[in-house]
Amino acid sequence: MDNQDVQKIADLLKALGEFNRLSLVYQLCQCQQPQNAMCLCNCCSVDASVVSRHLKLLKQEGVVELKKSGRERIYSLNRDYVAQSLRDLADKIENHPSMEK
Amino acid sequence: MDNQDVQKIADLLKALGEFNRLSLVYQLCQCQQPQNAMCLCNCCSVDASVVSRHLKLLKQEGVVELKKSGRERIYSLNRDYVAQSLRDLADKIENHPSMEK
DNA sequence: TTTTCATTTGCATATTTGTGCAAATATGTA
DNA sequence: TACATATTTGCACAAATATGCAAATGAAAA
Repeated sequence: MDNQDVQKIADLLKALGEFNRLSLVYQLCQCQQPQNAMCLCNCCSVDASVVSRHLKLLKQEGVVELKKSGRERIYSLNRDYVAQSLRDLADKIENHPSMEK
Repeated sequence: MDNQDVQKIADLLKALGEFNRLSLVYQLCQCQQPQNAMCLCNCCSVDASVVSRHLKLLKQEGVVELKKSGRERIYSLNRDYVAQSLRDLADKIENHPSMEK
């Protein structure tokens, strides 16, 4: 476990660890269909430019993916990646060192 | 899922989402015995006062617990709480809404 | 009591971060 | 082409954050 690994997980957690960004994630979570950015705006009461920036950061961290469609950006949640990352961390934290191989 | 719940999880993730704090958590993670703050200082190259503040925040968020022993503070990781919180979030993110009851 | 060790707190500071607004860009529609 | 819609970017700014140092606190040891 070197520093870069720690930094990567810290960055992911930081991306998720802000109220409006986490709200966006939950919003996407509840949608069966990917959503465009304007639709996502509804879940947090901030300017569209702010939503745009939050989504950009979430994309950088691999939390969401986007597909361009006309003038819209359609976002979807990388469910597997995020869930797996969180579970890996949970495993690491829960497992007592004496239990490791 | 109301705003307070979202905020609470965001706060936990934010507490974990900083390099030095996450390093402290990993350090505690590897220890079979609870550790005092000075010992934890070794894992990140910052002033003891900085470690003290990080540990205070981690305690506020329920990540660690402390026991006073003489002039030392002995910290231990709340493994179950943190792991469970992360898994709950992972479940929420992974489960597609159509799969919910 | 005086000294030593572990930890916290006050202060100053540099950096990062979240935000809104207005302008720019990109693309679709009339 | 002219206009409308969706999104991003530049700029400014306030608030939050991480940090180090020095002083304060608390408690054991000499």
